Amino acid sequence: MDTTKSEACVFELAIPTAVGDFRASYSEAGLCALNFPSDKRAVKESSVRPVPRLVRRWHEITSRAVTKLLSGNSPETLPPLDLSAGTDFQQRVWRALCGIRLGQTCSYGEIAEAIGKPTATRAVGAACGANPIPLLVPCHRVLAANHRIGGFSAGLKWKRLLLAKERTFTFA
DNA sequence: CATCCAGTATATA
DNA sequence: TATATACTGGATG
Repeated sequence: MDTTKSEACVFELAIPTAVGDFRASYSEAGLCALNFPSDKRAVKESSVRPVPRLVRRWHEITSRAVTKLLSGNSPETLPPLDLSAGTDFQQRVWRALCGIRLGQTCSYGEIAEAIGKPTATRAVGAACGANPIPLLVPCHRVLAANHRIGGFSAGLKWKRLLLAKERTFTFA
């Protein structure tokens, strides 16, 4: 990737929700990461630096979007997404993911076809796993071809929870 | 159901 | 360059 080690994510802010505090990271280009509550370390507010007004505005939009999604509604607006950390292939996958509307799902194979590489199904799975912004980039709406739930980096419980919220299908 | 293999992108050595 | 891994998918036993 980038050998020069970019200083992408400069601001980290919490998004309090009924299911815990999400952690959003912003670069100067927009939202560059979104983590689930139980994910690793606790939210560390980088309040050492003053948070620019623009970032706070993005955060407000992000918070609203997350809240909406958690209540089963599609957010009208999203903050600018900074996906520059990904490779071309990954960004293509993520962009395809953004096209999945709330309530519908597709398989990894279908995503692979959508980006013109029908046989790269496994690579698509890897790209989904590398998705820095779950929820907003709906990687949880991608199921395995055999109609099973597949996997999820941040924990299958989240995938199930999100799908349940979106009433995609009831999963025992 | 359990394994195995094909095929692709990425990380690490 | 070589090897292991990943949120797969299809075939086989």
